[in-house]
Amino acid sequence: MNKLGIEVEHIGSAIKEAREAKKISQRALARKSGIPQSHISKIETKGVDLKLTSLLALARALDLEPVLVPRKLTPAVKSLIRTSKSVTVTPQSAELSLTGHPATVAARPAYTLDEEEGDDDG
Amino acid sequence: MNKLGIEVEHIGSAIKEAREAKKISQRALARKSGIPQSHISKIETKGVDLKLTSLLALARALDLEPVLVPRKLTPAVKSLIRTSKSVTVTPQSAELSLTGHPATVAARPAYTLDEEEGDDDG
DNA sequence: AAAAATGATCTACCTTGATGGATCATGGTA
DNA sequence: TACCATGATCCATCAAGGTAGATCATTTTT
Repeated sequence: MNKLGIEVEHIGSAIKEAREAKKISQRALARKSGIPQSHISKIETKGVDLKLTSLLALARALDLEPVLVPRKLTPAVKSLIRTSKSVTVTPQSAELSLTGHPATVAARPAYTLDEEEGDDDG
Repeated sequence: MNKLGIEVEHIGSAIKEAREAKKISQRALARKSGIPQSHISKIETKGVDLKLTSLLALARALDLEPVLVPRKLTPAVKSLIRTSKSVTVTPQSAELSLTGHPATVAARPAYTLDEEEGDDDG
């Protein structure tokens, strides 16, 4: 959690899982993304508040694409992703939401919707 | 374009559009997201390589959620978003993809913001 | 006209992501 | 046993994001 109370560590996990799912090394990913291996290691282990360009570079190298989804649609989108994953029968399928949520785990009910949120509208 | 050849400006546009769609001022968004108005202005106009936490803070404040979508699914996901938008009949519906791609074109001039990426490694 | 609100700018100042390059323990393998 | 690839660490340095607070030219509203 940083200043804004936002988790950042799980993105490292997501990236790590995506990388391992593709069975490539950190150095390979480094080569492909242009981001130094040392930094990737840091990203995957420690929590690093990535810059957008870095995130995009990594995502791109991992065949992922960050999309801003309207809150109301996230369940549907995640469901879509989840479904496709179960079809593809991926070894370990992890939820790749940037906000790092639950844990899809194949046999999951419907939508474990997002974390709570302090309404601070003014 | 930054060091990695990645566009970053359009996120500012996306945020701006999302904000205007919600009809709130930069200051209101600033209050809600915790990010100073001066910075939001900069983000929306100049291109700022946002950090993840900032992006999340803004997205959250705008009822958006960044999700890492497998490349093969992005069209489906965007389609989903697009559809829902046309249903909701939003004034100006903008593509909210972080990579700013295709061009939803529901009832719009169809400006293609595409910026294909170069495939390097194999 | 006066007041209020909006978005863009500006000036420090601090923090930290990112780079480049090296190292190191570990595990697997020729 | 040597060799090599892997991931984690470390260091120095730089660039840029982010903060805080104020200001300013315009609009919008009263």
